[in-house]
Amino acid sequence: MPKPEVDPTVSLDLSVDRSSPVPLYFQLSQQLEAAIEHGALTPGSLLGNEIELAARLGLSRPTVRQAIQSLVDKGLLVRRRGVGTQVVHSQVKRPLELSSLYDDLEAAGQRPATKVLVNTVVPASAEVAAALGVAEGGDVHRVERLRLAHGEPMAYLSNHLPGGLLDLDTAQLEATGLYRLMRAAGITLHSARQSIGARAATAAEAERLTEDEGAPLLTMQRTTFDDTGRAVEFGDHIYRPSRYSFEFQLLVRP
Amino acid sequence: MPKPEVDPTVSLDLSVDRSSPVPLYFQLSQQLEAAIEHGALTPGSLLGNEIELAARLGLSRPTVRQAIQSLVDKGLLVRRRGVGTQVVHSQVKRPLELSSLYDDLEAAGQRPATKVLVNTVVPASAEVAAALGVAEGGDVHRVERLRLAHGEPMAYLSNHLPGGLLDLDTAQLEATGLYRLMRAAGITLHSARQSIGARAATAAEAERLTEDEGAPLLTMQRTTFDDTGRAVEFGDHIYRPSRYSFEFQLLVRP
DNA sequence: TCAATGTGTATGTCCGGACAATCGAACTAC
DNA sequence: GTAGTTCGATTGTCCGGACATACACATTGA
Repeated sequence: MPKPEVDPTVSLDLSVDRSSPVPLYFQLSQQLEAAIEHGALTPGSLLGNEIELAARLGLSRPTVRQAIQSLVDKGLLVRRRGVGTQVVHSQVKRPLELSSLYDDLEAAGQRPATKVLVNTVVPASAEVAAALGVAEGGDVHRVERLRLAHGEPMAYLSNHLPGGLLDLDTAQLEATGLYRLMRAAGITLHSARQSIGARAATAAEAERLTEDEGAPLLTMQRTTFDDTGRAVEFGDHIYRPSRYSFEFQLLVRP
Repeated sequence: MPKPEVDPTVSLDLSVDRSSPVPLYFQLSQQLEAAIEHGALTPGSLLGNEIELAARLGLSRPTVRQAIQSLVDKGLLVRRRGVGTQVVHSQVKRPLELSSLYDDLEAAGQRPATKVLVNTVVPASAEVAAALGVAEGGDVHRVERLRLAHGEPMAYLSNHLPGGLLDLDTAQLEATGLYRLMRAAGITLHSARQSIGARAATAAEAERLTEDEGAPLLTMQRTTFDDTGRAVEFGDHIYRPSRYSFEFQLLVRP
């Protein structure tokens, strides 16, 4: 065994502001996360025991535990009884999130643009009604958009939303993403059920995406739910696989 | 507003066994989850306030909160201040999990089979070394498998594992899935970073999967980490999209 | 009629303490 | 030397309480 596995306990300067409206455990977890991201806490290093940490910060142990637990849930820390809490060895990227294509592209400096092709209200088809949990034939919004990056077509986005949920302005849809509009309308996104597959492009799809007929396409169907569990969006999207792939992280729930 | 939104409070019989080694909060969360799954707690119904629930069970409020919180994390319950805790409206399927193709197929009654094509130890290529966090040129296991369902090829699975982590027996690999073997060896899987894309089949890939050259394929690359954050597996898989698609649920972290 | 205000209720946050379970290492006995 | 034991350290679980905060609803006022 050539590896001694030292993993020394690291001490760093933490502090909380009791006059802030931000919860104490959240302040602490943010500082710890920043320290990990920043490299002050290196992978494998021990965090020091909770009791001493609580005493050093003038906090109670439950508060410190709550902060640590949130980072464990994110996959940044590992706790082991009798050992301590240590930073995971791997360079974890972003944890899984309900990704917004627009925001993803913007964050990557891809200068996204959107061309709204359809923006109307239609009666719900059987498939859409089932996905959204509304009556078949009832009014639903239908939006079809072409998403471009650097002026090149990247994805064709077809979405259906329950009627009366949201005012969908074409100009706004071209200026930002659908999720951002929904959030701005007071809808709290909560979870989504996704299905990702692949198939060959039809002639119509190929033309829209400037691909050849039969070219491989990446497909994604998604139903998004708000915090009350109601379906708020059903999307059927196709992507050019040369321009886009899905990247995400999964956590195991033991 | 035609919807009255009644959502009556539901009361059901819960009980905990204090002599059991199973934690009290876990007993409670399991019973609540079972009640939701079973239909005793219908979507939208209120759970009754925590204080009264704790008193009814002879538990403290923190314990009850811990049980409820775990179900909120799973996306089964929603809490709102001043309102209460209610069951989400949607019919949530399984929450996201580190899916095992073998187990998925078996659960779906697809009678999976595996044909091991390669099972050796090789020096790590640059790509594999980077993904697994080992030295380039160091020993790594290399496994290539063809996964069949109903006798039809479904996926071609190429995996690399750090050397010395596990004994990989070909017979065992053909009898079960890789993840199950790793778990049986005492490895606790924790998280995985995935990338899903699509591309056209090469001639060699097409032959292995009985597809045509140029046919669309679904691709997945995955690095899996154990509970200490060490990479324990790197996979590069291709699937026949007519036979398989990825289904999973994402939760939003606010 | 409609808006502003109050009030009750439920969850959110935080505290201090107690004991149990588990891990690792030092120690002991053979 | 090796196997088993003990022991300290650390997290896991649970308790009872206190105050803060946000939401829904009723009341009040213009």
